[in-house]
Amino acid sequence: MSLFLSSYENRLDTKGRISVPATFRASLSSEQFAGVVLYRSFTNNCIEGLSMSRMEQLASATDKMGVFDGTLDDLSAMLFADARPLQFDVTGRIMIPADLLAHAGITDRAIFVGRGNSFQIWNPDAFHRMQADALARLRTARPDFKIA
Amino acid sequence: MSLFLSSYENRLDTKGRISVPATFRASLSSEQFAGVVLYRSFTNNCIEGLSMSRMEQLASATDKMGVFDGTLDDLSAMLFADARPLQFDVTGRIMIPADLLAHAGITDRAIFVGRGNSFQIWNPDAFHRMQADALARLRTARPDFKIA
DNA sequence: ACAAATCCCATAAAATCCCATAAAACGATT
DNA sequence: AATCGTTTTATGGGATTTTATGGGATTTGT
Repeated sequence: MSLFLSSYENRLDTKGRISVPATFRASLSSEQFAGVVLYRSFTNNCIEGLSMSRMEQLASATDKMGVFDGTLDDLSAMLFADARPLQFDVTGRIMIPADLLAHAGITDRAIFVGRGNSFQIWNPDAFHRMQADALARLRTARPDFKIA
Repeated sequence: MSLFLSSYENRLDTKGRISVPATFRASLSSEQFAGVVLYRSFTNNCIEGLSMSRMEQLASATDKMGVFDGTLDDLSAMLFADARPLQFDVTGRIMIPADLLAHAGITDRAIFVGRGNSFQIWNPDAFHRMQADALARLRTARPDFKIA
């Protein structure tokens, strides 16, 4: 399973292309599909990103659970309808569809944010605001919060 | 599980590289990822360090089909977005990203501090101040505290 | 035919590799 | 305990490679 860590800010060029960070591409290198799957986040003004194999995993997971669960059914319907498979070009770039860019408020710069098994693409300013808020909430909830 | 003990002060060279102490590298030698994962401490002006396997452990802990779960957002936002996987070069050095250095107030020297299953990287002066303060607090809390 | 997407090449900056060296740690021998 | 020789470690810097980015040319779809 590919692990996405860290954050990388890159530019969109005049044609709308943007480089997927080399480290993300490296963790996707074992995939058959040389690219990523993107869809609009349900909860944030950002774009969600996955590997194709992770997408397939979600498909089989919702298959089992979703039959009697209306909410989950809606979510997975949204998810799969919205999902865009995007192949890398030779230099490792993708073209993010205009509606996804609009949803995330991205124009000329975007930040790829690692989320473990997935990643997100944000407007850099919006992301930094959200991250500051998240840290503040964590500190309030658990002032002594530590990982290791 | 890798064990990090003792403290080692090293220099950053003009390219920003710094040697990870040989003993730390030795305790990471069984890892498949030849390097460390660094992130900004939530509580101190220092950098936290982990092995990649420990990071993967945390990833699988937060993996509950996270696409449909908002409760993990704050935690994973901080943890994975901030975590930098850094591979050792041939001589055992890493390049600590500029924002981590800024967070810890590190310029030309840094001290690696063992913490058991993890370690920290500090500005040497800041670390010694912190250590002195910690000692002072211990003495106040326990007036009969003695040092050998 | 036209717009959009893709292929192809170029380039500057950054990261990495590779080699060298001096200092420190270590070990064996006396 | 002291000395000497060997190995390891930290550090420096030149050379090479990778990466992100730009833009022209070609192809594709409608």
